[in-house]
Amino acid sequence: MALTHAILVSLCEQSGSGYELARRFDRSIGYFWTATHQQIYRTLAGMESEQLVSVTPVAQQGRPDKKVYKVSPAGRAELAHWIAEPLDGAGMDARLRNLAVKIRAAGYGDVEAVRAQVAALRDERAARLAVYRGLEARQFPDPDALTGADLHQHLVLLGGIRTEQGAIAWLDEVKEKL
Amino acid sequence: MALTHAILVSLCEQSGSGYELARRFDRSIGYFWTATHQQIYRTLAGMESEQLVSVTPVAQQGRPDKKVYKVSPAGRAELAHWIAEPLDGAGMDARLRNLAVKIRAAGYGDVEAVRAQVAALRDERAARLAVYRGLEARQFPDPDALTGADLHQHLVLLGGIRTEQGAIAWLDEVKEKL
DNA sequence: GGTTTCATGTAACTAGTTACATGATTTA
DNA sequence: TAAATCATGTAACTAGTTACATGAAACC
Repeated sequence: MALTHAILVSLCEQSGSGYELARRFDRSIGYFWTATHQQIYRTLAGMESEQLVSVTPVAQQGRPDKKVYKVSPAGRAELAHWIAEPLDGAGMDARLRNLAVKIRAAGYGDVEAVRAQVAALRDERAARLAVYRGLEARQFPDPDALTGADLHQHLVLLGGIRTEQGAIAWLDEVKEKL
Repeated sequence: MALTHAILVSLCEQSGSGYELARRFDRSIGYFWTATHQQIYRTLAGMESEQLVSVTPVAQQGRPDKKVYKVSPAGRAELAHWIAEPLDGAGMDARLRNLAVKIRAAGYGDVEAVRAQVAALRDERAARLAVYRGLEARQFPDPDALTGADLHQHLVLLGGIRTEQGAIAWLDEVKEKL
């Protein structure tokens, strides 16, 4: 699960409580992700039992106690290992979002492996775009003359095309700069 | 759940079996979605018990029997009702994908209501893009001079920006043509 | 003789959402 | 005085994934 790894990256940069992590998510990986605090608490509990993180309870004045999580050596090793592995995730967005986490985490693992995964996903997306382009040419040879259900279907296909174009443009940028 | 409604649209256009639906998904809503056959079978079973669809077993020569599903009047009513409702879905992609289903389904409900939802989501995405642009300006005033963790963070933010730009471009196109 | 296609399903699991609960403090 | 912020959690649910099972036919 990439949520585990997203949390690991965030905690590598700065140890913190589940609550803080939830807030940080809104302004970093949150561009691709949203995790509710329940999901984060649950995942943290699992990570603790797998000893990827260690916990220190911190008492506060006038505030509830907080549990500050810190990445363990095993957690760092797990992160580095995951970064080098081929991209996981079933759906298209799952893979893109996992890659985003890996890019964010690149400093904690093998950057070259991340670059390879960027290139691979770029090609996957390009292949998909080619398929969509082919479908468009065959099914909608005159896109400006469409009405009714054909128009609606074409608009959805266009959305697929735009999505692929966007993903490819970004992945090309990453390839160049990473 | 929008899978129910995606299935309703598909069955409105053409009655068919769960297997056929799974294949059709790969080449229509599939630009935004992937549903495994198990998910489809399970959802169909639920829809049958809610009487949104009716089933006719069809014997075949040399092939296993199939169950052909057909949308009931209640199913059509449910679809029309859902189309007019405000967009549901927690995450950003959930809402975009649900809107794609509604665009595809526009002919079975209130097109004007869909247009309004397109405009609303467009504005939501534009607002998000503005936030990202703001973050970029504040945190990365000189994007070409970045290295290490800053570079990685910026690349992820760029991905968020590209995603929003893509979504906005598509929604503008839909606004214009729908 | 092995893979793909057609067709449905059970079972077990992981991921993600929604609702509810607690309780003090700060801000409007 | 009502809402928001800080901080954690239980419980129940919905959505989505992965693995396994069956069995005939068509294709290579």
